[in-house]
Amino acid sequence: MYEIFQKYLEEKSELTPEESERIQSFAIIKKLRKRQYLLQEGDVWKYDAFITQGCVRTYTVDEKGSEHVNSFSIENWWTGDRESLMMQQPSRFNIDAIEDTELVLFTHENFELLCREIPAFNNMVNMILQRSFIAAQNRIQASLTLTAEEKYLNFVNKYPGFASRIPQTMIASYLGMTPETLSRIRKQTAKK
Amino acid sequence: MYEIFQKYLEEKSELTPEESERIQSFAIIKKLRKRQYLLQEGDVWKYDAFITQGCVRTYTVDEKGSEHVNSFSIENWWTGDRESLMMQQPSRFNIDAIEDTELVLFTHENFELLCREIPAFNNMVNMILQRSFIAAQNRIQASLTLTAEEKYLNFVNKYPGFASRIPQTMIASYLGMTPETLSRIRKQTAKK
DNA sequence: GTAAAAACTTGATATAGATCAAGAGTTTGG
DNA sequence: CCAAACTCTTGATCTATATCAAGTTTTTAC
Repeated sequence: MYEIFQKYLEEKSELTPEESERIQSFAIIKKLRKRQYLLQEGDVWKYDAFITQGCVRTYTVDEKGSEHVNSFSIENWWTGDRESLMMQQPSRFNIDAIEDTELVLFTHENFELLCREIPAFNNMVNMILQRSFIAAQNRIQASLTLTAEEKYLNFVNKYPGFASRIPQTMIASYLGMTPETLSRIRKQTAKK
Repeated sequence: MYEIFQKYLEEKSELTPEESERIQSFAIIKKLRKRQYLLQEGDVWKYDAFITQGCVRTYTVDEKGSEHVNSFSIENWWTGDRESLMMQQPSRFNIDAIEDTELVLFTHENFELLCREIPAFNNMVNMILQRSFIAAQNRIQASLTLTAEEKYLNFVNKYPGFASRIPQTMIASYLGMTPETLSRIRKQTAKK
């Protein structure tokens, strides 16, 4: 499944064949079965991780034991806990697979080496980070301004396809509402 | 007031005197009176902006005319609308001064030139972006998991000093609650 | 210095969404 | 293929926070 990542690289950056090979030489392929953890709360995250197939969720668990989904990541996206990675501190998050999933991992040292060695790779990484930041800003804005129903419609509209492969309970959590509320919203909007 | 920015650069990166001068040669000093706009909804944002003194807020206005504060930025922080800048599209945000404010601006072309010319500058910029992204993630997490009271305490704790210089109405909006609710929370927590 | 405009507080009431509970479907793993 | 474990739905009730309204305090601008 490395080809998926290869294709992504070709689309997002201009690399010489040597650079491509150099990148591949550091790649670690990892497979996760459904429900398997990629990261557990308390562990320090040490990778840059790209999903070539499948879907994972990043979430916290509060004192009452309820889960709060922070994000979903599917094929052609990155995942991980940047804060834990950068600060070298234990993560507050769990990441596990919603479906059987395949990833390409780089240890952060290797990843940084690649960034230093290959300017085109570094630029790509920065571009992705910018987009992630913009997406996070938009999510904050949505959470401040939208009603529960609007949040759901916005989500479906922004990420078509997610709604069908991710359990409603998790989507509700991601949107900051209970599963019951989401169920009722879906019933209502179906009518229209 | 350029010295403030100069000092920031020295702290956050290692630049040769020539590089420092090169950066300064592109800097535009801008002053804003309280209430003055830095960016208005519908305009395309074209700068990278660093605040050397004062405080601005970034917010949207919904159909009903209510304002929703997306962020505050004070001295030694950056401000602007990254989405508008990157996509070259009209901004959904307004940015205006809460206090008399002084900024250092770079047109984005010059800023990108500096990033290409000066690797240490580029690295600094990426580092800042990473931190911004992490902060945004944490804010999302807080909005999903905390009660109104916890959100306020978290805010005060994370940004001590903000609470005293920013009107409560705006803080309430930033935290996603009404001014009345914030007023009651403050009354309660004062008791304890 | 003073009038007008903002900002904040407090009380009464309304409401979106949460919680609790129980039944119906659906998926999973041996 | 079947039992156990999830997942989703629906109804009844509750609650945190919003809304509306009016008074008080603080800030602003001439």
